[in-house]
Amino acid sequence: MNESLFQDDATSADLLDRYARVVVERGIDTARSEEGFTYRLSRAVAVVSVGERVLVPFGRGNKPAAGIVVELGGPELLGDLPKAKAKPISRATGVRLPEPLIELARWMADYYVCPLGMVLSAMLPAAVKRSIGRKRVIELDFAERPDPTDMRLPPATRQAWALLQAQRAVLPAPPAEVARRLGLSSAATLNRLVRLGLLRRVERTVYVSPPMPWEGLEVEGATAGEVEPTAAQREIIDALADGLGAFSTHLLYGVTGSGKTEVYLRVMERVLDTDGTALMLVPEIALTPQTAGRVFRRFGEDRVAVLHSGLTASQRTRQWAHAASGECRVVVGARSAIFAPLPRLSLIVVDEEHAGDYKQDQLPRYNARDVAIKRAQIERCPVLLGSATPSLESWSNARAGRYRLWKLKDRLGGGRLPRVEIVDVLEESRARRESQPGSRPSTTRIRALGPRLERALGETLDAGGQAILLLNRRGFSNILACAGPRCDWVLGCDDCDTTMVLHRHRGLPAGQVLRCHHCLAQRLVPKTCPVCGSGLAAIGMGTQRLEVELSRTFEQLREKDALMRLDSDTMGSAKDYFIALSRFARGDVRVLMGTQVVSRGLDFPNVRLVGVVSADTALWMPDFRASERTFQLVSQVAGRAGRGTMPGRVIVQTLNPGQPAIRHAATHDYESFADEELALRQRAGLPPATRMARLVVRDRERDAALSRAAVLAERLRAVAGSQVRVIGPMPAPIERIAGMHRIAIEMIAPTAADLLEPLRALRAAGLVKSDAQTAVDVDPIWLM
DNA sequence: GTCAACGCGGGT
DNA sequence: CCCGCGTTGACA
Repeated sequence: MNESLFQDDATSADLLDRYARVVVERGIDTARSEEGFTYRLSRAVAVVSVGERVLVPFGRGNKPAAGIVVELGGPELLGDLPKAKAKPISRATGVRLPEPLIELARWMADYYVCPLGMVLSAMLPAAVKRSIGRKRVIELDFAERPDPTDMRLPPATRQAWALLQAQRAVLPAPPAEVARRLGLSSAATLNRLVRLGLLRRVERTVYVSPPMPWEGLEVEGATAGEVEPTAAQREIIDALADGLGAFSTHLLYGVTGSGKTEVYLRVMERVLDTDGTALMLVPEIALTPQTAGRVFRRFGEDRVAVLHSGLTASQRTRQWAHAASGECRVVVGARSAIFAPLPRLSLIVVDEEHAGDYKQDQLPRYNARDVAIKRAQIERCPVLLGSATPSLESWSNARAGRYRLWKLKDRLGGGRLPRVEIVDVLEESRARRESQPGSRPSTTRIRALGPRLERALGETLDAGGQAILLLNRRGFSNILACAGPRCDWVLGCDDCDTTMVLHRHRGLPAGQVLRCHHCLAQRLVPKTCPVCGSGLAAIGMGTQRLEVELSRTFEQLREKDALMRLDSDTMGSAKDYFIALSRFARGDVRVLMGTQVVSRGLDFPNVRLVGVVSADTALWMPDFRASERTFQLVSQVAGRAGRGTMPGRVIVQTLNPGQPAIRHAATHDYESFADEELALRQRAGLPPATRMARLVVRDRERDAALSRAAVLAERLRAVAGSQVRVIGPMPAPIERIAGMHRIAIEMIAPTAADLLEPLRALRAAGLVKSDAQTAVDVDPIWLM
């Protein structure tokens, strides 16, 4: 084929008179650019479909920019643009988003007040965009109509041809490999066969990537084997299966260990009996080898793709391509897997639907759980949300009849939910002081474990059991303060309105360092107070300090690996996490301690004790969801105990034993908690009784941020109806992060439509834009 | 997002 | 009168 014949030029391009609307992957958000720009197709780039990722000349200098084709058509796409001004598409990239995702992107751009180009860009993994791990290879195959009869072949070529006829399965393959497998010294004779028209060269895309992170790790849990569903499970499975082919939303509220995953897998099996595909979302950290392994065993590795942050770029490209291929029937993945390019999507499962991980905290600020519901609506399929502690949003939707509610109230196999003991930390220390009148409080070292938890841990270890300890605070100590008698100096971050956290680090030189958890700044630890010169005291208990205390207190834990700390400081990669879990599963690790990650979906039968070192860490937060988060955290971690045949014990240390969140979590009474909390939100006019959007104006200068926020709030009030409350501007709870002042405006309205209307109006007028200076967060989950 | 054109203030 | 820099708006 002579390429120059098909080079793009004005005449050949005009012949086509076909055009494409292309949305470039940029933060362009003006009224005119909303639906992209019109480019013309040329003979060189004639076969494009909607969803295709293309390169187009863009801006001054016609620099190549990537974009997605969102519409195809004739000259009507030009609008009032003269034909000559429509530039040609440079080339297709070979990556395509399925059409339903284009519709989804349009909805997201509108709902989350975000440029369409940004949404489309977020739908494609960076690795896919950069084609990492994707290779084009030339292979040999039999020609369409090989006809050797009237040809006189040289003896060597004839022999090669005969060998190929005898081993037809060798093709298609790269020339060098064919030569090797036929025992030929070189590919020269094969090339001759190509020239004679007996073989042809075909180009194929292949994906090369290293082994997946869980390969070679054996992790078996209590529910690894295949089991017959119970009657309760069966009812849900059948109802979901009957509803395939139409949109519906289901909430599965099932206590920890009640067999929610088995329900998901069974419904997915039913999907695979049709020719459909299924998507299962799990929070990032819950995507363990256990979870993945269970899906692989059920459906076979060839039919499953896994997408999460622990993959290398090339693995991700490969998994994404597999998802798009049609061979793959099931995708399991974290938040962004909601954009998996599965064809014929027939079911979406969102496990642990309450998890905050589903909310993206960068543009576009979407919640994958809510996007899942929208995608299901577009794809006309059921969506199943599951949790032992549903978000109040989903619970109230189910209560109102908008979702179908299913309950699994019992643990599988007659297992009992563990007994939860609440320990009042103040009461306990008072009692101890009274029993030891000689000890002075000032010399008492800060202790993480009270007598009851410490004794229980000792007993568990002596009895050969395993334990999980939760402390939701990283580092050694979160406050470094002056120990002087009349000084209240506390070490804060220079660029943020927070304290810096003391960390111990190994490596060289080993020692301590201060870190800001918001801007990631680091600094050396001062020896004395810069104000009064007194010594300094580390106040507060973090996971590192707990680790030290545990190995001091328990001799058994001083053995290598007996104590494992799991938090984002010890988990460099997904593989580290998987290794940690597999050691815990094998029993080498006796005590697993750490932050939230230890509360998630872990299923190990020998865990007989769960300890919550402090249930109060989330309660202090200036956030109306503080109570809900506390309930979820305590319930979820409590659910890790007693999953085998041995009964489990849970000890929760708290300063607020009367808190409803803690009380109800201790009695495993989600429904009472949810209904009480819902009533409170109703009275306060807070979500989910209402809907919220939050705008945060950022600027290096405090005054600039304040005045821009004031203007924005005023404009919002001017266009918003009376049913919309506009609150603020007010400084964000952490006003300064990384040197940027942050001024917030909150909007509260009865419905999402009420909320979006004023935002749409200002956006169309170019007065609101979600960018680096202003964050628009619809349905925020964090108010920091 | 990126780039160039534009407009303004201060220096030449 | 020119230069530099911050602002503005187009981008097919």
